[in-house]
Amino acid sequence: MDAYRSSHTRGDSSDEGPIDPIRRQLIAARRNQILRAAVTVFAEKGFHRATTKDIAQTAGIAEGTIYNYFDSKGDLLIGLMMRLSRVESLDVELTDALDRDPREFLVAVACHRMALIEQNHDVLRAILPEMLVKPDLRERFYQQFARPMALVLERYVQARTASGEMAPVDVPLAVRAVQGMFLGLLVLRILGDEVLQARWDDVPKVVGALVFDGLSPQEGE
Amino acid sequence: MDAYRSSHTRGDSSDEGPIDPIRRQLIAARRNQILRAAVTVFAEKGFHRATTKDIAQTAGIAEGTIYNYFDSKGDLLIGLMMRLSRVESLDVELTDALDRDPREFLVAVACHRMALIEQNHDVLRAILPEMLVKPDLRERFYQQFARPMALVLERYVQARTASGEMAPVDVPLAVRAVQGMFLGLLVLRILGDEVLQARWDDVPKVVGALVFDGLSPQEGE
Amino acid sequence: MDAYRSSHTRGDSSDEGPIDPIRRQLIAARRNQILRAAVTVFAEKGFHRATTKDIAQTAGIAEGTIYNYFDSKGDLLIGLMMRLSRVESLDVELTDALDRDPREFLVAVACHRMALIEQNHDVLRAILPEMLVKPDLRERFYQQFARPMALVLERYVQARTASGEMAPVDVPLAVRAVQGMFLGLLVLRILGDEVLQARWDDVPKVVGALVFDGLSPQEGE
Amino acid sequence: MDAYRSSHTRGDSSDEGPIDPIRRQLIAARRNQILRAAVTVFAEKGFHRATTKDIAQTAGIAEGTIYNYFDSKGDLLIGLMMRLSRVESLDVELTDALDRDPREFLVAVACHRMALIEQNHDVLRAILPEMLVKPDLRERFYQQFARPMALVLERYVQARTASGEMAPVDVPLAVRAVQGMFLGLLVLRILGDEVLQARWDDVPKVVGALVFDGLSPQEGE
DNA sequence: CATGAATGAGCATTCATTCAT
DNA sequence: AATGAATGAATGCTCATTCAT
Repeated sequence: MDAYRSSHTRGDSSDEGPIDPIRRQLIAARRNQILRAAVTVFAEKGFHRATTKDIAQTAGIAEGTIYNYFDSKGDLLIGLMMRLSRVESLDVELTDALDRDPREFLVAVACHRMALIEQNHDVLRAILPEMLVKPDLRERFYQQFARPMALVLERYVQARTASGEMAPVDVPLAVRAVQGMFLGLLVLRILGDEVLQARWDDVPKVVGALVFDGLSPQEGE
Repeated sequence: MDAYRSSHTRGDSSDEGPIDPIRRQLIAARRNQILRAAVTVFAEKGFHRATTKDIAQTAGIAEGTIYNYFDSKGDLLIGLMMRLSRVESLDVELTDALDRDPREFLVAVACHRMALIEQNHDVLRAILPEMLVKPDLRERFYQQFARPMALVLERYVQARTASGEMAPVDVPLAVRAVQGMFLGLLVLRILGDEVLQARWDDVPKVVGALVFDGLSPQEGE
Repeated sequence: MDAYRSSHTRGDSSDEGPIDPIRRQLIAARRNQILRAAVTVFAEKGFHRATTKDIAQTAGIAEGTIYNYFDSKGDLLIGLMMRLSRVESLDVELTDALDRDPREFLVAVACHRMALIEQNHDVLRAILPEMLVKPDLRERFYQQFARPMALVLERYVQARTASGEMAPVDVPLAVRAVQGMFLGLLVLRILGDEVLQARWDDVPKVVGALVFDGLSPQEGE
Repeated sequence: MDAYRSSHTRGDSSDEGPIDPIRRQLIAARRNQILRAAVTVFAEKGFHRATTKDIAQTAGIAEGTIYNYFDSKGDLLIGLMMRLSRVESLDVELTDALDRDPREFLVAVACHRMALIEQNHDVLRAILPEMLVKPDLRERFYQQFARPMALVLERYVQARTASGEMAPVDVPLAVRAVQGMFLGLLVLRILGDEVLQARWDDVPKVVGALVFDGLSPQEGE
């Protein structure tokens, strides 16, 4: 049924009260099962070389079942992005960092991003290539991830720049550069950079130092 | 037939001597014609949605002709990467910068990368998504572009760090971060970031400042 | 389970006697509910484009329930034909007309057919296309509708021809022609003829006049 | 290439002069080959149960080749209708009959229709069921066949009615009835009526007599 | 008896590749 | 060396049917 696909709570006439939530759980579970399989297959073969049969087999279900929960193969990508954005809403952690001093803030942000990338590496690896090619995914990603993050950073930097706690830089471009750094590190890692693979956890500290202090020789050091 | 693809001088039955170079030129011209068309179509539709018919039409030739110059559709990507690496060998410009002082060096590098990206935007856009998915392309790209650049940067930073002209950072990771920044800026631009699209030429200066001075408030400023 | 479909009184283990007729009524009601839905959907989308899900939704029941009352989707068509033949048995009205004079008889027959078509337009529209394609349906329809009607007409015309009340025509072919006229008018209407749609009720009179008097100019007129 | 599908004569720059008409012939031949196969398979199994693989095998070509000449399976039906309408344009024969006296005209028309049906029985059998179900085909058929024929008949009857050579009937409905008769006879034949199958050639005479003289007993007879 | 999720055979369509001309 | 028609394997998606609850 199409009921699967919508998450609407039906306020209709039916007398079955507590059944709905259970069903909803089952539906959510199946969707996750399918998405998990999709991530695995996409990450391994890429979106196009992955077949729905692959995904079904990986998920341990029949091919048709996928279409009980998603409208199309492409919708799996969207489903993955939505799951990602749910995780992403942990931005709360970020907001906490807003009060810290700039260097700590940068490290916190870097930590947060690196961890996020680490945890969702396969998903990102599955999504990113298609995103670069499909305008709708691109838009969705940009609105859902890139822009919000950009806004947070811009506001922060703007404020600290004004108060003299940060150097007076071209805020929009500097923010893009920092964002790009995160994105680029992800890409480099996907490309197989062994250093990054081995020392991913050390990245935030280095990035923090680099972005805050720069490469210029410091007086005190 | 397959003689086209190899650049070996054929020592075969034909007695004609000076024809070879001309033929080679013709072959190179056709290959370029095809690759140009491929870039256009790939950039617009992505590798998979692009059909060989699309490419042939764009190139103004017959579909079969493509296969006289390339073994497969996938080989077009490799051809594109090889053309790119020929351009990339302009690294000479980079070597010139090696003697400059760190800040100028960084700006020079950034300028160089940004210009390279700018000029080859369509090619990169065509190649990148597939690279993230196909191990062989990945490897090729990494060996051909990422690693050499990393090495240059590493050597430079290592040297300047030792001489005290640069802060003592974790060289490998810092270099990855900087490289990632370039790569990430490319990706952000592909994703449609309007600020980057509008002000791409301003990027090197900002990146140079950011990477060299950092965001910390400077004394003199 | 399959007991539904047969009307046999089950001599099975249950001891309840008078439940059977009630159950039979319930079964008949459900079957009708389903068939009504089937007519609606078939008429709108045609047999093949109609899905069992469509039918179930229209009937307000679950998809599986259909299969408690019918063996297959195709059986719905047969069910529809059987319901139609029950209606058709109103031929009694026709038999009444047998005594009338030829012209009145023809008008009566035409009225009867037109009314029947009018009432069962959707059903016919649902059945006819499949009938033209499936031999078994074809046979069933022919035996159940076409042939009986042909026989009635043939007998009547034969008799009147013999008694001189009708012109001496090639009875079998003439009867087919008249039958064909009814069938063809139905088809034309299904094809969307607006004149027929608007003036369906006027058809019998015209058909009666046409078939009895022909298009030749009459003396008295 | 899509060039197959359009019949446009290209007035373009290419220097190949006499190649085009040859190619056009080849294309037409292939299209006919495919349509012939389609008729066979559709007539046997009906449109939906017929697979493109069936058609390809019957035509002795590969499945993909069909799609070099037709956009979709459904387009085969349209192709069939267009071929039919080309045959239909033999209406010239009909126009000749316009001058004859009414009875002869009717017989001529009937002859013409019956012959047309006879010759294109399989095609009609293939097309008709789908037509009853698909609005676009319906429309196309109505505009291309039913309406023109209706107009011819209406004009003729109108004129003869006015001049007193025909009885004053309800022209539009009478014409529909006659048209319906032809259509209905086709349907009855498809439904397997043996009398019609055996004596199809006798139909025009009987129809002519029936429609012109009617079933009323004639004076002179 | 009703339900509706799961199933998987079946099919139209695409497209990289080949090869006769 | 170019052509482009033919190919047919490959694949996403549909939907009638089943069956455990």
